[in-house]
Amino acid sequence: MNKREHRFGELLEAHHVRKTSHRLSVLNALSSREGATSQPDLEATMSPEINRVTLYRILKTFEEKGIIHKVIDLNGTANYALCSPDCTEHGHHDQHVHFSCSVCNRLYCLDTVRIPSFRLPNDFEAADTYLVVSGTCARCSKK
Amino acid sequence: MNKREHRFGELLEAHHVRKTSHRLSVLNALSSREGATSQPDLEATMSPEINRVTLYRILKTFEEKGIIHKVIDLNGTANYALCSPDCTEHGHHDQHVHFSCSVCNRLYCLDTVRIPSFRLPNDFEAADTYLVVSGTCARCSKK
DNA sequence: TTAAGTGCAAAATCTTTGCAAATGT
DNA sequence: ACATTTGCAAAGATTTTGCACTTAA
Repeated sequence: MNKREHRFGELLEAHHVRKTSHRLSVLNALSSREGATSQPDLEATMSPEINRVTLYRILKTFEEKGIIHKVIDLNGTANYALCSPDCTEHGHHDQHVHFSCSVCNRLYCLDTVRIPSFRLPNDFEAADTYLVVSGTCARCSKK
Repeated sequence: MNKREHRFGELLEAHHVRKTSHRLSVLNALSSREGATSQPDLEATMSPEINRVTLYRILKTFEEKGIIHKVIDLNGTANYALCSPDCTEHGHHDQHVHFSCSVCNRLYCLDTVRIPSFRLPNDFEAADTYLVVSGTCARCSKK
């Protein structure tokens, strides 16, 4: 077991989730991508080793336990990314800008770009803010 | 034909879309709601007068012609709202904040709240920005 | 008259559920 | 040993497609 796998093993233990080979594969796949990975993408990558239904369940469990978070992109497709260490099962901290490239379809988590603050009308109480920018990413704009 | 219907008739003509009674009903339904209306909501409202499939097609046409715009909420559900006059088939101008109430599920278009500007990393080119705030809306926070 | 819109049936997807077998602790 | 996880089949839900009939212009 290499270092990365070991790290993921500990991650699962820390969240009280059983350490199975499928779950480790999913964590590996997610961590090897830049930004978030779409459900269809992930499905294609893991297939046929991991059953489609099992993947749904793994992602659901991970999300509930605060191991990954889900970002819905502008097409309504679910994308997943590993959480930062301060996510818990009680709440995700995902207050950064997402960038959805319309050329390559990558979804980036721009951790360095914070969502600027703004005022809501009276009596509107914000719990979470999601900001998605669509356009052309650095990789694609250089081609 | 009352004033509102007349207005919608002209709206359809202006976008080179045929004026049918179903299309007028959909426009009426959309305009009678505050903010955007979800596809399932709309389906329930129009049923059984308008067939489910027809509704899909009407919404698709309206979106393509720049009559309505689609906002995907945090659950990945499509919501629709009438466009402001400066939307065309070449691009929607929807640069305001959306608010998704987790209590009543209403999706508000907060036209008065502009999306603040922020800088993207080098070589990322923004085309559109979508900002959705979830939380409790004014109506629900007062109860 | 004729091109576009509509309803119905059916296909194609996407997501969830039930249950028996396999696996982790 | 025992609770959890997994695969498979099947149910549900959502969205798209094909085709005959109807309607707007």
